[in-house]
Amino acid sequence: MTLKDIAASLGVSVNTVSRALADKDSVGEDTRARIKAEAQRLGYVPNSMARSLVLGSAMTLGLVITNPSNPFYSQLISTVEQRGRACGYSLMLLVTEESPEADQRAAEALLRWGVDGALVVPVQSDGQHWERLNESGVPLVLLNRDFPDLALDFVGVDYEHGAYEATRHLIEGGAKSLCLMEEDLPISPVEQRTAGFRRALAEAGIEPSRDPVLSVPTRRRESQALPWEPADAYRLAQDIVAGGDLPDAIMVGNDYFALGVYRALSEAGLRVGEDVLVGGFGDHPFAAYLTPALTTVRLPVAEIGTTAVDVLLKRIQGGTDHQAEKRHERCELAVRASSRATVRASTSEDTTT
Amino acid sequence: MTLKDIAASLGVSVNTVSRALADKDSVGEDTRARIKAEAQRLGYVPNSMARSLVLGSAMTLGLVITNPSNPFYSQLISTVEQRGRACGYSLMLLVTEESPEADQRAAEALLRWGVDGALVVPVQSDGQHWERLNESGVPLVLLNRDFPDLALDFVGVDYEHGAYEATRHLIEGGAKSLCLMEEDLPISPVEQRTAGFRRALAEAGIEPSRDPVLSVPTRRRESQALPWEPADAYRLAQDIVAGGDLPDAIMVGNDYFALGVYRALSEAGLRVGEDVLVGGFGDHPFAAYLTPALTTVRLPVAEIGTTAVDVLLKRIQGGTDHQAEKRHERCELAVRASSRATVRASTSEDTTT
DNA sequence: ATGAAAGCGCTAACAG
DNA sequence: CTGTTAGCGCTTTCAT
Repeated sequence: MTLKDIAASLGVSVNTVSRALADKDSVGEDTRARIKAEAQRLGYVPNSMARSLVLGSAMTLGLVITNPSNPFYSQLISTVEQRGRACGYSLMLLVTEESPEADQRAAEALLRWGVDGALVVPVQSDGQHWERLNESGVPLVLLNRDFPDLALDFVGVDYEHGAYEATRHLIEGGAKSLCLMEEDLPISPVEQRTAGFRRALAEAGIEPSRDPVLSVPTRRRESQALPWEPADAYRLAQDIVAGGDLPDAIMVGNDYFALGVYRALSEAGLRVGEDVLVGGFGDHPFAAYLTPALTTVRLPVAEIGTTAVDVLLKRIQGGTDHQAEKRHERCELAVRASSRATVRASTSEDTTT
Repeated sequence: MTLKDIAASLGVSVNTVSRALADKDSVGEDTRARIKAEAQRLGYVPNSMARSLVLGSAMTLGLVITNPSNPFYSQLISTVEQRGRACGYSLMLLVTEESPEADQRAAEALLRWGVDGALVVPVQSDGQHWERLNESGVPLVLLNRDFPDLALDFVGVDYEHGAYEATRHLIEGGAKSLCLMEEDLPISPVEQRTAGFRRALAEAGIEPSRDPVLSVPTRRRESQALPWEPADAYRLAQDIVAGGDLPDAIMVGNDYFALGVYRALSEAGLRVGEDVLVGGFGDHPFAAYLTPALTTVRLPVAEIGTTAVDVLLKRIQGGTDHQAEKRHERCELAVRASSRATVRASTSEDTTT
């Protein structure tokens, strides 16, 4: 079913049909009605591809994600898709699983498809292809992971501040020797959290003898990146426990690591929230339901998703005049039992996220 | 940069360029080399839209998901995207958030874009538009939720069997009065789990006086479906505890519900795995790390994703001749401490999922 | 081996 | 108000 078919069936010209269906003026009321009726009858569906070709816009956004299984990103996918569609845009999704090659291929694919713009969580080994894509005229917004040196829009979390606040909270709770467990990816969120953590330590005058920032090795399994494995954090935590000088507070870069830490500690007969305080990142759905409930930094995922889309759309419409803007959205600490030495059980308020 | 530009710059015809770049025969070796070099130099990128328009295929698959935040679906997104891209297909993602209207709009969008085929987790209120889309010539594979009456391919989990096995396991563990907590969506997985649960009860000669299948109300929050809220299960579990006749085993339709159940029970001074056995569904990353570790049914997500893509591609290539096939993949019970009255702590084997 | 011409389905400029 | 013409970028006949 094409415009041509309708036109033929009605004995009018193709573009009268086009205009009638597009509700343009300069079409007789009766003709329009007849055309619409016929279109309905024949089950006409406009061909987006042809339309895009001539219009020069596919009304499509690209979304490049490293790992959809990460709850932060899965929520982002949902938000972005909905916000985009609300503005008339379809979504083309690309998954990179932390592979630099996939990241590069993603940039090419976006260029080929002529998306109107793209939201990108980059594999942060190299950002040149993203810069090039942007220079090719495809507006880009980096999500969550920034290349500070590149003049690309960015929307993400203020991890530095989040880590700082959380660490300070632990210190105020009495912690004197703290450590931070982070995934071993060279990405800006890790850097920022590390910086925030160190700042809090420095401000409190805590000077650990050894580097308090520990790296949890990232593994890969058949085309899947596994950066957030409780098992890996579990092993590292076991080592810490076995190693002798136990910290009295452990920060982790994501809530999944906290699961491993919980287990290692409890197996060693240590009580989380009493012997050792624990703080996480992400406020994943299970965090409030652990025993003890996990203190964690809540990330403004929805804001980030919708803001990113809005920034991108402004870029698409407005052109490329104004400077790149880097937005770091504030996050909020959800205090629960794992960081309150004095409190035994969590209150039910904590569960209503 | 278009073929035309390259052609002009080299003084050859457009379609010589086209064939040279497509590595077709009937192009002189020297010409081809010159053309390729020039294409490289000018940074030529083929326009997928124009290509699709003339070829009649966009090399694109549609993926319709109700809720990306559901770990089962987020993993599915990842698998499908990768498998699809490995076969040369791009992915267009649509999110419905359990909204029947969005579900309908998704079908239209797919038709407009002329995707080569689609994988669909349908909002199961009505499947007619999917049937129509399929009849319009867009091959379709239903994911996870089936319309048994419609002649559409389906790939999903054998929930009936999974629930049956899990329930039997609980009964063998000594349970005499069991209940099942399910989300209140009218979808085939819930039906199947319920059926499996009931079959296990019946076989064991257990005849509860009241209906043992309990429904956890699904809520919505600003364009987001929340079918799996620990808080909701928590409340329901509280009611059960308060209600008097406590079951000695609780099955839940997903692991998130188990979180709520754990809390309600422990707040009532009941010990999971001793006073009350608990079994879940999904084997979410946190399941093995709860205290006690959660016995749960592991779903073959990766198999389902890749199988679904393969079935779809066969459909796309093979045509629409053979009958619809419905594949229910077997799942596997991960037995852990929450269902072992005799075991106190979980062994570390359980954690290496 | 190469070029010219036609067309995918649609929209935008012009005429009339 | 409507029809004609042209063209988006590419591929596929068909000539040469």
